[in-house]
Amino acid sequence: MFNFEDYAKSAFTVDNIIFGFDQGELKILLIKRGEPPYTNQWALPGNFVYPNEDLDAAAERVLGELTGLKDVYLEQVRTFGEVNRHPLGRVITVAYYSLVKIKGYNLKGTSPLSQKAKWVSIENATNLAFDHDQIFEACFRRLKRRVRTRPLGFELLPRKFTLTELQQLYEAILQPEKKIDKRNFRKKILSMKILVDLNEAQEGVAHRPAKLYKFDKKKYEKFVAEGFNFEI
Amino acid sequence: MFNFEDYAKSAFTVDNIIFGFDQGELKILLIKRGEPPYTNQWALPGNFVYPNEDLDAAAERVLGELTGLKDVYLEQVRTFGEVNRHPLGRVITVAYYSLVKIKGYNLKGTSPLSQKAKWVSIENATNLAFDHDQIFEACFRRLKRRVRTRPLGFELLPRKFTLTELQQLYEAILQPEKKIDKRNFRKKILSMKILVDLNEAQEGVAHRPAKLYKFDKKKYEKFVAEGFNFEI
DNA sequence: GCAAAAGTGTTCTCGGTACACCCATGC
DNA sequence: GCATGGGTGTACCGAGAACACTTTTGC
Repeated sequence: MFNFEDYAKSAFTVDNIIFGFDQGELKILLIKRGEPPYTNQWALPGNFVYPNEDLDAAAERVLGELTGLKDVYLEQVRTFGEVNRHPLGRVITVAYYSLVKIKGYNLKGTSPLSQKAKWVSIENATNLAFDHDQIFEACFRRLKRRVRTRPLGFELLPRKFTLTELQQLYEAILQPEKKIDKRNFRKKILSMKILVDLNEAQEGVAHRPAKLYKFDKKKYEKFVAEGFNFEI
Repeated sequence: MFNFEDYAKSAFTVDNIIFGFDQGELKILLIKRGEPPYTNQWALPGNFVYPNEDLDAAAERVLGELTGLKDVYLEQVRTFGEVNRHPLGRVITVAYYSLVKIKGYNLKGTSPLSQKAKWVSIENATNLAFDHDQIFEACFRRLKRRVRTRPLGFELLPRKFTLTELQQLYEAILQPEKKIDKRNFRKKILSMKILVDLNEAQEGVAHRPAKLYKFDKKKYEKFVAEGFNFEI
């Protein structure tokens, strides 16, 4: 006879890779582990899923406890469940990634973990605890693909941004196909008509100030409904 | 203090959507449930993941028990873990899909479940048990996307096939953008140089017999290594 | 000889890519 | 006035899309 308890011997968790863009670099938020296993190694932020909690909600909670942010872009990527991936027992983890705007927010987490968190540029995000290298790879690959067909880039930029910032963001994500032609990039992105020229300019820069734009989500959604496809 | 057992109260399963192509139609293998909940409703093939079993292995086992097949294309899609998706308790399920060649094989499963399995054309695969409609949707969407950038179609066809069969397969998957131009399709697929003309022809058809081709996987992999991108 | 599907080329359009110089500001 | 990044237009090429008739077989 089938007995539910016989199969309920596994734990499951979510890991949430939190991407941010700062100083022209793509970064993720890592946590320095304070206890075994993998003490003192960097790890992805994650947590167990509570018994009455949906998976997405758990990922949002991890993000919230760490940064104080909510309502950010969140996407499930893939589930990692190799038998021996966790030394303490059978632990299946569902991997997510989030996109947050670093600038203009003081990230403050509520959990003690947030003390041990640090933004690390993606080139340096190696040698992570558990199978987190693999998880990071999978999520970053997904982001690279997704960002070309969905207007996700704006989730990583401040509300007002310049076209050069936007281009640098794409270059940071799509590396090493790093070299995007400035004129072609602008022609393409402006031809989509999903950016609004704010008629404002950068201030305090030692060169010709750039114009500021914002992303017009309403317009984007209207175009999509009409069959438009974002594509970079 | 952290106690592993406190969190190990959930069960997890895999569901595996098995796609096949037959009579010009895309079909999936469904199981008629013989017990509650959802008695007599159609459901996706699935099973609990054994404590010492990797997720992929569990999905392969589900496939094997049902069809006797192994070494087929298998891809993880997404994990469904809503708190109340299963009436018996908290059950998280990892969704997979497989692509199998129906023709030329007598599918014979080892499990008693295989008696209750049936190939159902995807248009009729609705009103499934649990949240399986949703799971099917997600997997079918993934297949639609994937099939345009990876040579997966061949996994669903017999080893030798005609160009018309290949085109019909794409039309079945990519519906409702159903109308593909014959000349353009052939020009494109042949220009990739990944098909081998077998110098054989169909037999016993009441019209001009079509030439038979096979997919050259070696060549495809060589081209990919050189930077080639499959794209339909 | 008729029904049924196989096979085959050309033209047009549009989007992608390559490419170099002047402009506005801070110091 | 000089250093720094901002901003702009054109020409070429190749891929995708549209489109109709002849060929080969079974009956």
